[in-house]
Amino acid sequence: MKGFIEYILQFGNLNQQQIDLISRKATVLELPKDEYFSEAGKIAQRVGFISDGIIRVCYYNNQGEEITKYFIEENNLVVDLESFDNEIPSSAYVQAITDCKLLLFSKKDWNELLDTIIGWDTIVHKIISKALRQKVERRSPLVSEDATTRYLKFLEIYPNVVNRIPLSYIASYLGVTQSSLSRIRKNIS
Amino acid sequence: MKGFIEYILQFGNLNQQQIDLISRKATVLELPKDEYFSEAGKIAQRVGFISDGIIRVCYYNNQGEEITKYFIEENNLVVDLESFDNEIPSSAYVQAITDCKLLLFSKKDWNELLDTIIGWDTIVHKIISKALRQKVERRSPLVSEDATTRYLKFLEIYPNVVNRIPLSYIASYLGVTQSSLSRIRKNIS
DNA sequence: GAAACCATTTGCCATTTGGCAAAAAGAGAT
DNA sequence: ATCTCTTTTTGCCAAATGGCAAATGGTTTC
Repeated sequence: MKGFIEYILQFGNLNQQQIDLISRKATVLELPKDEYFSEAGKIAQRVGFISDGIIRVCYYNNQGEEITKYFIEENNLVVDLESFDNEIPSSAYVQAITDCKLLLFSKKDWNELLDTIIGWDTIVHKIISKALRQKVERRSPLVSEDATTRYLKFLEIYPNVVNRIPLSYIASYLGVTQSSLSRIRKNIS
Repeated sequence: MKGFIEYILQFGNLNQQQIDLISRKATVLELPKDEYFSEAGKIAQRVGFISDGIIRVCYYNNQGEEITKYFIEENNLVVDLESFDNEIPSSAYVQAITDCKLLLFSKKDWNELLDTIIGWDTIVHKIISKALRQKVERRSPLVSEDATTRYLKFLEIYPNVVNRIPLSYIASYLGVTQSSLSRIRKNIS
């Protein structure tokens, strides 16, 4: 909970009463490795804050290949925005790829907080807009680089992820095959 | 101006008085082909709405190659968000790639409207968050596809752009060389 | 129309990456 | 330690893409 409070206070000020109000709505969710936080086809109903573990967002492309769109590390919000906001079925799976500990907010509670706490909506907007910008900034440059450069960029962006998850997830994030990535890794060292 | 009003009313309601207030702050900018709307190294000071023409956002990567990050077509907002919001120098060039007609808002006026018009901030947040989501959704899938598929996706996403701009911009958007793209195009037809 | 200036296509070959299958290396469970 | 299951590395060859330079095609200017 402490990490979450610190996180939100980076984006704006809240008094102790407001913080308590928010805290009281949070529940703890332990999500074991490989389980889903939300699934394609379903309407996202909750917002999470990862206090421990790594989550990925992935989908299946037209060839049936599983593509990892991005990773989300500790101390970040996780929510399938498009689905959550517009109440439409999601097109992606949000999956724990290590054992995870989350703070959880139901959609009802989340909206209640938005209506109740003055300034909370601004904070949420800032958080979400920063997260979206970050996704663009991280994924976009991969398009124009060769596989080795892409892997190096991955290492820069997610320095704490590489040793905790299977190589195949990284390969699908970078758009290379697992064997190519394995060779790339050999060449680098 | 009519297009702009229609555009913003998609995201929320405003009364005539509010619409007038917004309209009065807009000025018209004609941006000839190849000129910049905002530049890398400078702090973005304005928000535009493209009523006619195509703009691209591009930057130079470590190898000095010019990379097109995305295109923005008619009836969309154009603003270098990161720079505009945080008042930091931009890392990208925003360039007209056809002759453009824009509605222009200065930062001062834009902020004044945000403070004055109730509900305008919510509309702006919705617009921006949708635009950011769209950027992620459009660019992200390119990473994991081969060059031909990427070009086909480009055609789907920007059906009205392909014949109005140089091939080299499309190539740099897709992360392929211009000659490869030329060959791909031949193979498709 | 000729000249000059672009953008686009093509040829040739080198390099990168993919596809597939087998081998090797790790990680539990008993 | 052994067996089993999963992940990672390798080998082999085919396919895709890049790099470079020349040729072609299109526009504008005079």
